[in-house]
Amino acid sequence: MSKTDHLRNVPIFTDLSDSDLNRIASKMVSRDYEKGQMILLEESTGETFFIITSGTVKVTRLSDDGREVILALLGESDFFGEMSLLDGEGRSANIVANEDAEVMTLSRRDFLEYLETYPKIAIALLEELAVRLRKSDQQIESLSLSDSEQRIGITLIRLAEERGTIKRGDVTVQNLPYQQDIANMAGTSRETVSRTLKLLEDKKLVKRNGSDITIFNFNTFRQSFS
Amino acid sequence: MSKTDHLRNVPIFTDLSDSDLNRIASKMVSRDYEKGQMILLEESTGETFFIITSGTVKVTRLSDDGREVILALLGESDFFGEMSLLDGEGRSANIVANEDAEVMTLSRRDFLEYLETYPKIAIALLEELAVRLRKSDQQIESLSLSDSEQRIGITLIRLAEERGTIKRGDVTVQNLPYQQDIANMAGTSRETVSRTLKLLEDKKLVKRNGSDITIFNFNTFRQSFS
DNA sequence: TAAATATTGTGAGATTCATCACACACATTG
DNA sequence: CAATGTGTGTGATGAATCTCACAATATTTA
Repeated sequence: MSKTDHLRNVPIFTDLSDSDLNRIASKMVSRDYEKGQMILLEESTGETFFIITSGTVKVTRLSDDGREVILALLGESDFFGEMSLLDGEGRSANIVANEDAEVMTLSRRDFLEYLETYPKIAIALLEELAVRLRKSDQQIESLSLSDSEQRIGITLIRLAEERGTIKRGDVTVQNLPYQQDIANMAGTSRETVSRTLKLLEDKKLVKRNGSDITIFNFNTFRQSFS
Repeated sequence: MSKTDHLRNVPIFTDLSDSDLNRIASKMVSRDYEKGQMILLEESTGETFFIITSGTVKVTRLSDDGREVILALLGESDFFGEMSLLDGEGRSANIVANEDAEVMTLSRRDFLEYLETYPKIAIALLEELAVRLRKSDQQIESLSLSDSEQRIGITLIRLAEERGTIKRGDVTVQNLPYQQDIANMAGTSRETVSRTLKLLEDKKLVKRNGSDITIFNFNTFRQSFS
């Protein structure tokens, strides 16, 4: 797949013509990261915009004592790094390759130039940030009001919506993240995730199969957890 | 203060010329709300962009059993309503007048038109959303990792940064919100807020005076809570 | 000013969940 | 295959904090 083809799949670039996409693609540089490798470190100043072309990355914040919060898991055609380009603040999160990943990068200068040149990019980016803000607000609500079972259920829903496959109302997520990562997404402990997954299985709401999980009656499931 | 003067203070309009501001101001309509009145209801579709010209409003999400999460307190020159205009989703939060408030409104059509016409508005709005997203991420972290004392401390810091007055390193916030509201901002219970404020006072970190609170040595305080 | 209402303070018990400590399962490697 | 590593399951315990109940202030209203 060419650089241009990758760009076409990125929501903020979809409205552009092929020649515009080509021009932008020519400015982008590819980089590879191995699983576990740090892509962006908290506190460094952001000078680069990234688009994922393959693999997945996780966006995290770390406490001084090493505990981790996972803010998002990003995959192909997702992008990151725009925040500190926009508001000039230092980075507020770490980005780590969750599995081997390939990205395309754009420099701060080029990114900001395109924003000014193509209002459509700016508007599409606004939409994307609005969506993310909405998700953040939901997460704040669930962290504030829900117990651990609810929060884990909601985390499963997020995962299912992002990478699940539907089959007759049931949704299967293959390759569920490790329980520790689910815990860091749900704001709870690894042990509680273990116990809760078992509980959900006992209630016949989900079925596990190795590292896959099937959520039965996804719509009902979603309703009962939000 | 004229409509145009109000607009000048709004971050996303600051780069515009007086004549542009006047043009926009002419399209805006004023509305008044009494304390406690609902301005926007969750689930309704957003058709309006709002700028606060006086008073304060709170942005909340409610659970079915009536518990409330306060996502933000907004005051003069802050704006809201842009989210559902941007991504077309229904509203995800309620907005209530926290005290008598006056706002200026802009229709969806005009708002989107200005976004396209003035790229500077779009870019300034991007900056603002980036700042909000950053705050949300911080709050997710603190809800996930911190105990109630920390979260309440962080909530005081947010309040101090938004409406405090500095005096020799100490910051005073007048008219602290009710403990119930602080609890809803910090994701804890009203009783815990009561006990924790007393604790912070015992530790000589803050001093309360009626509904005012002074945080001693604000920079130190901030560091020890984040 | 008294009464009514709203907000805050505080003790005690109930509850959720994090933590610790291991056992178990499974895969990988020498 | 033994041995080691990595992820998961599970009981026991304790700490944090929610909840309930009511007392004590503060503020508003009649």
